[in-house]
Amino acid sequence: MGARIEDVARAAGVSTATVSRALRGLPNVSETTRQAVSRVAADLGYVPSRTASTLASGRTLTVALVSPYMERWFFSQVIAAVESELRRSGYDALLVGLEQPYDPGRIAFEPETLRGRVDAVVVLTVPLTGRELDGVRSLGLPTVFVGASVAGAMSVRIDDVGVARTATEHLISLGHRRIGFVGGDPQQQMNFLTPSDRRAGWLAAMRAAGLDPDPRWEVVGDFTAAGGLRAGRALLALPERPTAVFAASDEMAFGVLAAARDAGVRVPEELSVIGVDGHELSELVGLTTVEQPVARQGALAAQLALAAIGARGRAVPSARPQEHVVVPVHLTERGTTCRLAGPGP
Amino acid sequence: MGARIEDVARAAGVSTATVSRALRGLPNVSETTRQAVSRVAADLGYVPSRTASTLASGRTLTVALVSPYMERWFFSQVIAAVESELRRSGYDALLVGLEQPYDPGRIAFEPETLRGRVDAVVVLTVPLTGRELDGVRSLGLPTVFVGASVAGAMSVRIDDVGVARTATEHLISLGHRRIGFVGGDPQQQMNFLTPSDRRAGWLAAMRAAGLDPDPRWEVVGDFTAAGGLRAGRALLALPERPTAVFAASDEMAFGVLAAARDAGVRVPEELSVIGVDGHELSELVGLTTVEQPVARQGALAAQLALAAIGARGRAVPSARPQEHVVVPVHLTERGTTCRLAGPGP
DNA sequence: CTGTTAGCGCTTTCAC
DNA sequence: GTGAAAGCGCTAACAG
Repeated sequence: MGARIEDVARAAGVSTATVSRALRGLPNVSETTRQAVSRVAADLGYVPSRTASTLASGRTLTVALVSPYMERWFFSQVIAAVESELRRSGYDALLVGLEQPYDPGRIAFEPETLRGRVDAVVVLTVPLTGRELDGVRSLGLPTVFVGASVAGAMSVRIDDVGVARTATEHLISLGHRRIGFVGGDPQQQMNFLTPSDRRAGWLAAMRAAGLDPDPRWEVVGDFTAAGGLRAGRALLALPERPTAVFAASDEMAFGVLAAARDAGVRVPEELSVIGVDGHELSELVGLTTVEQPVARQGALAAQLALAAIGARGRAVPSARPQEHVVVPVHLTERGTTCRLAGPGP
Repeated sequence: MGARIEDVARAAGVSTATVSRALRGLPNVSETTRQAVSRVAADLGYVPSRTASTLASGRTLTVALVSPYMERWFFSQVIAAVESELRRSGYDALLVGLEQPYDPGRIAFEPETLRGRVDAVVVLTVPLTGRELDGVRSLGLPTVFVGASVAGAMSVRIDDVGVARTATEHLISLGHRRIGFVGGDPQQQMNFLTPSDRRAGWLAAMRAAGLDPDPRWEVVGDFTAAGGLRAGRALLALPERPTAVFAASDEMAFGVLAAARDAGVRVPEELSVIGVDGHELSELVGLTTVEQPVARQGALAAQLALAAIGARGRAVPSARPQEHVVVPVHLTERGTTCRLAGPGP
């Protein structure tokens, strides 16, 4: 340990340049030399200094992973998948959280600090200000967004409007007319379109079915279970309450289910509930949900980032691949939705 | 953007050395000079290259965050807390996952690759082999374990034996005698003592109450909800089934609850269930549990790491602080446990 | 195929 | 208080 490239060179009787080439598997090194060098390096326990290598080559073998939350289900799943995929290729993940609690007025993220430290950036659905987005762009690094698509960068996501429409149409097809919506806070959106897209899908499906939702059927759930609980209570307290609820995330749906249980409202007989995500616990709870391939989105994002790095090496920020991948979702019917009981035969 | 220290020096009419000192707030710089340099640097949008700075100084302003899982509740919570605390101090988190799927026979983690890249290491309860542990130690960096205590390093954790005893004693105090245990896989433990400690606590409490648990009351739940479901089914299928279950994590407890629901066994009337963690959804589900301060453990770990870095600067690996913090837990009674119905008055 | 020579951008003695 | 110069450990032309 602590051996430097020069020690290896000396011990192997070659120059440091040759050691460098041999160890990195570059061409123009005789097989004999390569083996000799490898042996010596192993004996000495030589591990190249990534810092020095980065400084000299401009390559960092590191990808920034920017996430507004890491303790929420969706984000933790994606982070795990991205990290794992990066590691398989010898890349590291530099975890960058946003200043919390989130305050739209403040700068939560300084893209400049990433310059020279990473080869690419993966951004998880995050409410960045325009200024922050510009900052990311100005780094000139391959950038891939997960859960949102942004001009000038790659992206991996689901069709949020479609997801919401699918969920809502499912409820409509079961005969429901009064369908509540539990979503995010419209105030806090910025470039984070998921909440508004899912709301739009709900509204579109309702309108397409000739239904005009009562404004009171729309409640903020904050994308947390606790928020879903509050939202569910509000919905159930309505004079003429909805017979079904579309929650824009499974975690919020859990909250709605809890609210129903607390209020003595039977699910699905008196209230159908559908979520979005495919949360690990959905199956346990028997929640009907529109599942999205979360881990796969993370892996894809990492692959896009790596491909873009590979394609440009240290090259100038120029024509970068701008793929926009939309992965398919899947409606999984379970026990929390059922046909609306008619007024009796 | 892209400005280098030399550009700043030239524009400010001073040497690069002075710029370096001024910007880092070192002494021996006149206030006038400092302000002038700061202004010029700001104008030029100068951001020091952390890579170059690291190479020259040996300081990385980065802490490795090693975690076997990141998609599981406990781990994601701790990761979020550690990252947040590090960021507050201007440090970054380098996320290091273990090779998955975990295979005790293989090397899942190469500590050597961290050398020179981080100033400290935070390791989340992870089943490292002795070889890997030695590797971490040989880095000579401040190291803090979360969820386990290891000789020669700092640690933050709860008293796992005590937690299990508390949970089990609660059930015993409610009159239960046949108390099942859902825990981890004894095969896969290595240095990951949490599972065996919790088992030990259960056993100790049982024995202390003069109870001798049937071996069949002990089932592997793998620390996942799905595993808990399987375990719950196994327990409920027993000819003379337990009247209560202690699950070594809330996620496993959720699985047990699902198994009970599926089997038509009423909770808590026919089966009491208690977990460990204080999972976000526990409250929703009404799960009785022994809560641990997860985020606080992460924050503490980060603080210990930062303190150790500050105390040594670039110094030699020598007498490092070796604090071992054990944080308190709290039994929260909710709806899944109740007094064992007597044989009738 | 291999060695030589410059740096990468900063920090840090050591003089002044 | 400030500057000059010597690296940190490696990679990348460019010669041979």
